[in-house]
Amino acid sequence: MSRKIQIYNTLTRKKEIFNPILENHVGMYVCGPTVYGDPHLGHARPAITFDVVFRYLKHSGYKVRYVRNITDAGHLENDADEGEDKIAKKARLEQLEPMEIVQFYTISYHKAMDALNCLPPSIEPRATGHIIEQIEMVQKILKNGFAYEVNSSVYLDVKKYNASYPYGTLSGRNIEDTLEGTRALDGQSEKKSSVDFAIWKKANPEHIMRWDSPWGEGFPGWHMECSAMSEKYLGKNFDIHGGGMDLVFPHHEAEIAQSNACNNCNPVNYWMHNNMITIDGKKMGKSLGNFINLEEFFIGNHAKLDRAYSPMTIRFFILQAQYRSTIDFGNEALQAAEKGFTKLMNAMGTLENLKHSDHSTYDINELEKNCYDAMDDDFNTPILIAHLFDGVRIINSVKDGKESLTASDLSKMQKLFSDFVTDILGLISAKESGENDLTDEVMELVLKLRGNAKKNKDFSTADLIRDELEKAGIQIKDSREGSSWEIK
RNA sequence: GGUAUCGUGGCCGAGUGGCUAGGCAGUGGUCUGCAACACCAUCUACAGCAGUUCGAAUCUGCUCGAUACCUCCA
Repeated sequence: MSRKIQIYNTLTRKKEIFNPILENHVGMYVCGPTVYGDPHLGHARPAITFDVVFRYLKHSGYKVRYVRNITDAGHLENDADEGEDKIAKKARLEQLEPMEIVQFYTISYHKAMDALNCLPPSIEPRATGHIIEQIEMVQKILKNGFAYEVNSSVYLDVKKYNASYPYGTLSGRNIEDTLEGTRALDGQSEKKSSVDFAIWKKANPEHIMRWDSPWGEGFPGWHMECSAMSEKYLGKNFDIHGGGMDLVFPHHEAEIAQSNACNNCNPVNYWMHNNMITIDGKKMGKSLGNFINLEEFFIGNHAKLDRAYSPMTIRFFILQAQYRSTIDFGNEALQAAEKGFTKLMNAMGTLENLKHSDHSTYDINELEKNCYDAMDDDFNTPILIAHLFDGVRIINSVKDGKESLTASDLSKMQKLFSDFVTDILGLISAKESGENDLTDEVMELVLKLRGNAKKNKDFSTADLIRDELEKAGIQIKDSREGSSWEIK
């Protein structure tokens, strides 16, 4: 491969040239959703971010195994005072089986990801399907002397671990600071130190989800699943681990510790973290009351939303920001994104029927280089999109006869847009998904009738047709060559 | 309090030590039966203060502000 992809590595806090462990192959693990609630905007960002990474690596010729887990064993609830397993709590609330909840929300997650045109990962393992692997890992860590059992729970001994491996390198902390930052706590804890974390937890009687283990009935600690499943499918040391920035500490830090403690091997070469989505400048969260789920976006049913926004508008909006920046959602910004997206998609359509000429007034190779450079620079999609809009201007100008492209340049341009817009950014027009032959035929007839009316200077009929179609969500566009239509 | 990230024009968002990113909105044109689309031109900018430099929005320091995480509670 002649091109070099640079990835910002959270571990080193700088951009590094990406070199896979195995030539032409990439192993990538991304933290997936906890399926205990509706898929929301917070799920969309990492899914889209790493979907584009997945697509671009594949486009660049790598064979990629993309693993994204489904957390169905349940993590702790942040704001829980009861200390119940997230999933068990929801189950009790709704009088359902835990796995019924999990099934329901897994399906709705998949539907939302599909709507956002995120490719399914290569493997989508579930935590509950890998209890044995997690128990085995806990046993190895115990055997290696980096954990201890207390009262049927097992904790990772972070101080002991830190003597052999540096703890806190990913999040830029050290144990002393962490201990300092922990305010005077009880002393009642069964843990040796407040920095220790559970890798296996005893289940209290009210716990519905529980498994037998060498330490009694319980469930895996909340960081175990990712360590166990990433090792199982990608190996002890793999290329890329992704997730939201909020997971850097403690989740990913714990994963590193667990893997080292178990395998004496640093698990991940490149750590990638997408930034948060904010609403009115604040992180979106249930407790803040600014929580918008994806369904509400698609339908427009939320107090914060002026109207509905299509999945592709959301996708485009997210891609207009670099993945390491926060994105603030607002109606004005969303509507701007929607317009920009429509402009891009219209140009895609125009490009299909463009006429070539005997010389070019524009350098396609330069544009292509700019596009690759943008993506190679830590997947800089906003820069890529800016360059694509350069192409859009050219496409429209060629149509107007103000610029020209040779046949070979034109087909290059078509390939460029197909590669970058459709395959890499994963943007598809609403028309593509909602169109059928019958609609085409009917619209052809309608446009013919309107054309006749215009010829007869019957503009009131022509305008009536246009206005009514507009109400139905179809935009008529007149040009010298005739009229065309598109679904808005 | 600790750690990290960040503060760019009406809105959203890139970016580099010197050469107007881009999208949306605004303004003026061209096109058009009118409109939409499109094209051309154009107006708003780099939180504040000090320093380094021939030159800084880009480097350094300080100030102010914003956001995230700080782990055991099951």
